[in-house]
Amino acid sequence: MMRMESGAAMVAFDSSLEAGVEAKYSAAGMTYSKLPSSRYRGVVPQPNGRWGAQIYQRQKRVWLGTFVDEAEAARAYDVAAQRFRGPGAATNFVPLSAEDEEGALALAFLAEHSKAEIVDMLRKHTYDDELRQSKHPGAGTFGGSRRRAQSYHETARVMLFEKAVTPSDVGRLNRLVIPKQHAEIHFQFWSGAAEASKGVLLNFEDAAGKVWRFRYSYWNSSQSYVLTKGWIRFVKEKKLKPGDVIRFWRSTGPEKQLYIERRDAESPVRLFGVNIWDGRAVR
DNA sequence: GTATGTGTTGAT
DNA sequence: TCAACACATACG
Repeated sequence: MMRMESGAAMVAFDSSLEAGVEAKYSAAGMTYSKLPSSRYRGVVPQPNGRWGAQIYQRQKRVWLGTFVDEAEAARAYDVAAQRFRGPGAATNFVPLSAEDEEGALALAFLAEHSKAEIVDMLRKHTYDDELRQSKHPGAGTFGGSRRRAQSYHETARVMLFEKAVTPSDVGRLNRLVIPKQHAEIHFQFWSGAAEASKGVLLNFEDAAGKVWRFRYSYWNSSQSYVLTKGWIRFVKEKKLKPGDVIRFWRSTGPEKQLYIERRDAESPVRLFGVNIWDGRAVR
């Protein structure tokens, strides 16, 4: 009795037995009604009719995001379960198998990413995209499949460029404009993909070693290269404000790992209450 | 306002 | 570990 019956049996429920699930539930004000419980492991109902996915790790809940489809939330749980607890973890649907090509690829993908990365992908609903993208050599990481190991501090890096963010970069547009000349020179490798399809997902590591993933794409409407999807989170966590300077780096090795950081607000040097140095880089 | 995700608790 | 429930607050 290790894992739930998965696959066909569960999928069969999808469109049937869904009659009175629409229990109304006026949120904050009150007027609570009973929420429909999910038949999937790790899936919880949300007041608005959506579904949340969560998994527990070390007596703590790890939120995996909210989803419109109950089954989608269940799949998110499955992904997390297999990353957190390994293949063989109890899942809602057919678990990944190293036997078939797809399963092996997915398992490898999971192994190559940290739990935090996987959770972030699930919450941003980019997991499928990134898994698919990982199958195309030359996508997110320059040097190829294997990376890992070397962190921010142990790797030789070169600064690519920096930019003082504009109000719109840190507003609610969820996008950072990459100055064209910098994009075409430093992100040249990915610019093609950025222009062609809907862009590529790039990984950046910050000074703390935290990995950030943004979509790098080209907007024809404004003829601009931009970082979207996930950018707003960076803005919030780093508390970026207009005028702050962010720097982009790249490892010098064959792997071309990318880095992003806010230039240390080398606090203005003040003397008797007067700024005599605003912290801007010399040269 | 609405959507998201946390605090908390009782049940497995 | 897990989900139910209530609700704070993040978000658009």
